[in-house]
Amino acid sequence: MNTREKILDQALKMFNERGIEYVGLRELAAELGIRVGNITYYFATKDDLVFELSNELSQKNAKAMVEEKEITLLRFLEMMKGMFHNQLHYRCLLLSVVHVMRQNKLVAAAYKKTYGKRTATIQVNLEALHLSGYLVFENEEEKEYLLSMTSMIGRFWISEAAVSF
Amino acid sequence: MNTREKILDQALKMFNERGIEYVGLRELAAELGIRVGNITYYFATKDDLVFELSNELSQKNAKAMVEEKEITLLRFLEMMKGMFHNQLHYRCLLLSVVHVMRQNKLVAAAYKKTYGKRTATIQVNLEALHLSGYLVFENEEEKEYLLSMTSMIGRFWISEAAVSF
DNA sequence: TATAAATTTGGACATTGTCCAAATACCATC
DNA sequence: GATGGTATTTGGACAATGTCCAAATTTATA
Repeated sequence: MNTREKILDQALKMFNERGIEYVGLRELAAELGIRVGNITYYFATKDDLVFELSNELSQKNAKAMVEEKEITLLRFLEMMKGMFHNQLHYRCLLLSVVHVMRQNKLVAAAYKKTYGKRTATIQVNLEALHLSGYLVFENEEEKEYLLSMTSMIGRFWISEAAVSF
Repeated sequence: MNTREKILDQALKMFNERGIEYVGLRELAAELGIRVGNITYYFATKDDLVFELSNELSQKNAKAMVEEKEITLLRFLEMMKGMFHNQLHYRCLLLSVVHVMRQNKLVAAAYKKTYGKRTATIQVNLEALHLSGYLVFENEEEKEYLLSMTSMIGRFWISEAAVSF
């Protein structure tokens, strides 16, 4: 594992434990036994470091959630489970969604794009589930509702847990 | 309006616009035409300032949401609307719920207490609505579900909007 | 081995929240 | 109106933060 990977690894670990905003670069460097300037050699700014982590999450989620024409409810739930697992692994990002997206323009732009794609994928799968009889909707509204609920819960279940427990 | 009130007023305004973490005390002081030390005279730490704002929100919410034995659906929704209105007015707090609660032990403790009371109040009102026939539940689970959904949406609807739009 | 490139260091910089002694403003009492 | 005590405000110091860069060191290449 090279220095760059070591930094990403340790950063994720510490960010998850104590929150992105509360982990200083000097602390991170100290934990790695290197100097601060060495981190900025690989990541010019802290935002760039966070951006890279958010990219990792996006990639993993893209792998977890794919469009399938012939899908079962079990398969769909397994996909969702895969995404939840990824989110837990990168929970520092989701615990500060709003904060990160307000500060980090890079992440905000990428998130918007990725999120649109992800929602579309979920929608396709929900429709497939509908067609194959796994899901029964009374009307179009109910489908819309399920979709928006799914994405809201998908985004904030970790925050809800962090605040509640 | 005395200095203390002026500080709270301007702080809320700037926090709402740009986020609690991104408004510096020097900036806030400059906007008010006073020095930083003057702010720390009234609020020893920035956390204390945020804590005071969170208290204001709690108080207003307590006024908005009260227990009523004979309640109509309209009245219940008006209460919820009142709470949503307050949350919008103090949106800086809700946009950083997790962040604030992790950093600010005072707010975290107060929130836990207030939140428990609020949930209980909503529960009582939901039960009253149930008894008077306004709400029909198939079983106890459905009621639990409505309650937890209500509180999750109540907490994160602003964040969801901020991230989505 | 000599040279170029990649990596790492150590320290400077402006900015942040916090803190405090001194200066000023305010107000009741004589 | 003058005096003394309290409340408020100032101005500057402090440590910690993210960012930046020239110089030193290591690594790879010819």
